[in-house]
Amino acid sequence: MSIEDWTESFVGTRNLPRNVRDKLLREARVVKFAKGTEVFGPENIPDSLMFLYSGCIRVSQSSESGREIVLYRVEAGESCVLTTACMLSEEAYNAEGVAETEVVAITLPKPSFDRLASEEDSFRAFVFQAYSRRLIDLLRVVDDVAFGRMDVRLAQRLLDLADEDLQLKVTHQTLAGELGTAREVVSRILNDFQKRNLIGQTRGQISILNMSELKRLAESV
Amino acid sequence: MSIEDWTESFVGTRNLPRNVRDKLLREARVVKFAKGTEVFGPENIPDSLMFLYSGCIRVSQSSESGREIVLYRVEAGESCVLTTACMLSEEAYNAEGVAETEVVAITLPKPSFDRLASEEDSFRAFVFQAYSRRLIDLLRVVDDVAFGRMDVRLAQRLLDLADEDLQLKVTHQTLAGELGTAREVVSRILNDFQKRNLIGQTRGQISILNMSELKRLAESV
DNA sequence: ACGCCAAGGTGACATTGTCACTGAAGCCTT
DNA sequence: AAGGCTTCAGTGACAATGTCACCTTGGCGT
Repeated sequence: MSIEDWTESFVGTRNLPRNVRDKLLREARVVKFAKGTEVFGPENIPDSLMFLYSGCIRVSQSSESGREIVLYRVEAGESCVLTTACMLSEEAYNAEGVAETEVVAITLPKPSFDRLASEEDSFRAFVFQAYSRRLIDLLRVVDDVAFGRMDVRLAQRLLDLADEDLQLKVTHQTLAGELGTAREVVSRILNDFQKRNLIGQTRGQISILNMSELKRLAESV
Repeated sequence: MSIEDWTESFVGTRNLPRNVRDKLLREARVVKFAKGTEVFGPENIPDSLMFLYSGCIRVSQSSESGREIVLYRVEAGESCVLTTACMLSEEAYNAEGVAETEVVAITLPKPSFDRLASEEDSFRAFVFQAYSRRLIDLLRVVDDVAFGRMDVRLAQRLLDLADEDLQLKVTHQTLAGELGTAREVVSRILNDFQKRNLIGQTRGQISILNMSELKRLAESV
C-alpha cells in the first residue's frame, strides 16, 4: 500500500518534525474505499480519526420517510471529524458518509491521535479548525434550509456540481437528495428553468445554457 | 468578583491538579451578562474561550428577511465553542448568543487555553466533547427543519419550555423564533391545539391542558 | 377617557411537500 | 428486432407552510 509520504498532504502534519512524521507513517493505516462505498454510518462507526488523502466523501443525513439531505463534503487534505464527534457523544445519529469517488484515507489510532494533539500545537490547531469548519458548514445548511428558497438553492447546486463544460450527470432524485426535498419539487423547478432557457435537460443530464442568469438567480437573496 | 472556586464546576477542570487550578483561577476572568444582553454576535466576537458558570445562553441564527431560529442553548457547566469556531475559520457568520437569564461566564485567554489543551488530557477531552455536542445539536436542528412537521416541532417546544406548572410565558412571535417559522404559522397551529383542548391561551401566556396527548403528538414521527 | 403599541387574528395567495398515477428512455434477454 | 423490465421523469390534486396586507384586541401610560 505504498503511497508517498502522506504527512506532506495535511496542514496539520506537514510542518511536524521529521522524526514525528516518520513515527506517524509507521502508526497510521492507509485505507481505501471504492466509489459508492459507505465510509461511515449509523452501524459503522470508526474508532479512529480519519484524514482524507484523496477523493471526496459526501456526508448526508436521512429521515425515516426516506428523504435525504447532503450536509457537506469532505475533500482531500481535510479531516472527517463527524465520526469522532459521534464517537465521543453517545447520542444516536443518522448521518452517513459515502465515498463519492475512490477514496484513500489515513486512519490514526486514538492513542496516536491523543499524543499528537497533546504534543504538537500545529496538529491540534488543525483538528480544531476541522471542527470549526464543519460547525460553520452546518450553520450554512441550517440557514439555507430554514430560510432559503428552493429555486435559489437548486441554482446554487447546479453551479456547484457542474463540470467545466457546464454539464451535470445527475438525476432529479439525486438533486433532491442534495437539497433535502422531493424529486417532484426538483422536477418542477428544473422545468421552469428550462422554459426560461437557463438549462437544457435530457434523461440523467443537465446542461447549463445561461450561466450568468443562473448565477444571478443563485445569488438573489 | 468573588465567586467560589469555579474550577469545581466544569468536568474539564474539576480533576486537574490543585496547582493547575490555582493558576487558572488567577489567569481567567469572570464576566457577567445581564439578562437579554448579547454575549456574542457578528459584531462582537470574543477572542477567548468561554465557559458558562451559571445561567443560560440562547444561540440563534437569523436571516436577512428578519426570521430567526434557535440553534441550541448553552447551559451551566458547558463551554461555548461556536465563538472559537468562528474565530478560527475566518468566514462570516450570522449566529448570535443572547443571555437568556443573568449569566456568569469564565473567559480563558488563548495562551492559557492552548497550554491547558496541550498539557491536560481531561481538559482537551472536555473541549472536544463540547465541539461534538454542538455538532450533534446542529445535526438535530437540520433534521427537524428539513424533515419535521411544524405542529410536531411546536408541541416539542411547548413541552421543553414549559415550567413545572405547565405554564409558558411566551408570545407567538417568540415561539416562531424558536422554530424558524413565521408568527402566523405558530398562531394557526396554537389555535388548532386550543380547539383540541391541548392548551389554553391568553395574551402572552400558554398553559398545557392535556400533557399526555401533547406528548404523543410531539413524539409522533 | 384617550391614544398608543404590542400581541394576536384573518383571508388570500405563493411556495413547497405528498400522493397516486402515467409516460418515456434506456437496458437486457431472447 | 421485439418484447419486457427498470429507472427516470411528468402531472394533477391536494395538504402544509410561508408571505402579505390588514384588522382586532388587550394592556399600558398619560
